[in-house]
Amino acid sequence: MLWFVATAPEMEHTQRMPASNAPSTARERARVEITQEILDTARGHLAKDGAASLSLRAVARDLGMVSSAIYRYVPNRDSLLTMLIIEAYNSLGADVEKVGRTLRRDAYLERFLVTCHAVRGWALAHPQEYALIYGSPVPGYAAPTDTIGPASRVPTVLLTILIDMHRNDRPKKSMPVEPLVSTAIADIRKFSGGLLPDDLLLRGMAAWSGLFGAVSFELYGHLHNVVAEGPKHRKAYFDHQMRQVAAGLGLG
Amino acid sequence: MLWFVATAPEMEHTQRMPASNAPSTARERARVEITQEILDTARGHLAKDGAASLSLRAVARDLGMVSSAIYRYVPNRDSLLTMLIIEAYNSLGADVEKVGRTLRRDAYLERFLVTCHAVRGWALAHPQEYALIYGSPVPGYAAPTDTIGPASRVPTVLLTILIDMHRNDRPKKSMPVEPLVSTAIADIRKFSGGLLPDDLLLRGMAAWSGLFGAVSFELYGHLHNVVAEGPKHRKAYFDHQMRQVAAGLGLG
DNA sequence: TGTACATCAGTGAACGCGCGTTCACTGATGTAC
DNA sequence: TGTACATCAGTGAACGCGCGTTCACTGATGTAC
Repeated sequence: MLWFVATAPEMEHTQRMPASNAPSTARERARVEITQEILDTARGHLAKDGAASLSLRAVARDLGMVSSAIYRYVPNRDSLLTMLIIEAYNSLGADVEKVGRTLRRDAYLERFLVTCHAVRGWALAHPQEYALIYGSPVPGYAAPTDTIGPASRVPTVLLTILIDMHRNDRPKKSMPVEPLVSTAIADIRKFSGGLLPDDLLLRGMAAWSGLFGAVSFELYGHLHNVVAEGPKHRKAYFDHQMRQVAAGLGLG
Repeated sequence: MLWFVATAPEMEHTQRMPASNAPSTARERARVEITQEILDTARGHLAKDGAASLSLRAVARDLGMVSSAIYRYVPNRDSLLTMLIIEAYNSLGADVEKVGRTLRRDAYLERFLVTCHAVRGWALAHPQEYALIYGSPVPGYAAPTDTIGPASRVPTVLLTILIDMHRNDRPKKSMPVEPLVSTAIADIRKFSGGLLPDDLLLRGMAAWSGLFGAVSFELYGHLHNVVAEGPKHRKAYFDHQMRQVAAGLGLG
């Protein structure tokens, strides 16, 4: 999932094509525009009915095209899904990176909380896109490797906070890490540049899955009859939970 | 989600019908058997293709029935899904309750860890059933209230551990709880019998969503290129993470 | 600047598939006298 | 114990729907000379 750690702005251009090969002819301009319209329409359908029932025919219909015309722009249904997945990761990643930039670098707890709330906010605003990337996999669909980069934007932000924190404060408490666990996380240790001790890395990963666990639970209705439904209550609850998670990180 | 806290064995008979109204006539016996065969076949299809593509016709075909015959046993597709959901919650709940019974009541950490591993073990053995109950909701399907009881078996086990623990040990550390958060969790506080202070209750809920977050991440492929793939590594990693979560509960 | 050819967007028909659900029916099983 | 009637499991055809993908085609846009 996480291939490298870069400073957030460096990854920005993942989102849109660089300006170098801008469309010149009318045909090319139209192609870019219509491809975007297809994606926008597909995203709308996704938001209404979920990924499983996203259909090329329906998208074509909405755009006033005959169903086969879609195939001039998209090779097949799976690749449309892939495009939506990449867009979703990038949309979430961009939101998360943006809010982090408004804070002082050493405000670790705030940076963490703001990241959590950005993830939750994006998820509530785009529930089906969230489900597409963090829900149960679409049956019969295999994610290609193109999604890896966009998918690692949020983890990268979380890791960066930890690394910044570790650079300045030594960790207070630490938990022993078994050798088997240590070898299990070799990949992520390497991709985090070896800048974090295993214990802290593992805490970060717990925070990562705790964050998405909390968001998923809320989104998928597991807080029904458990936490009051109102947005204020839900937000306050989430905030408290993330502060707990932060405490587990040694923050706050 | 959680309606009442009961000792685990009391809920056992939720799983199968009591012996009182056993089927007498051959017709009734056949009906029970065939209904079960339908459920078993449907579960098999679910395991292969996921919930979204579960079809009544395919189930009928597998049983050598004509497609319309299914309707003698199941009113429609949604209710078949509901039955599968209830079965899944009960299957998971039974596993989790069983492993907890093998331990001393005051072995809180072990009870918690064994519960976590039972959830993970069940999820790995039944990934599609797990997705059915803890994954993104099936589009167009609305869960009826019959699922509430079975769904609360695992949370009940977790709460029971916390309550047992709290009865004997006073909590060491505690985190302040904002009034808004306190009112947000009124429902769950009531259903836990008011036996736990808010702070501990909230820690329990964090553990609950941390547990399912970790299992979902593993199951849905978010540990790809992050944690080594082998079952040993994955299990050791999970164990470590749950020990961290337990530490957040004041356990261990 | 104008013509000849190549490229490509969009059409419309078709293939082959699967689905949930309804309905009138046959024939076996169960029940009441 | 035997008969008449009611219940109910399973049949087979049908309705109406939607899907992904291919293919030969028309006509507009772009390019090379």
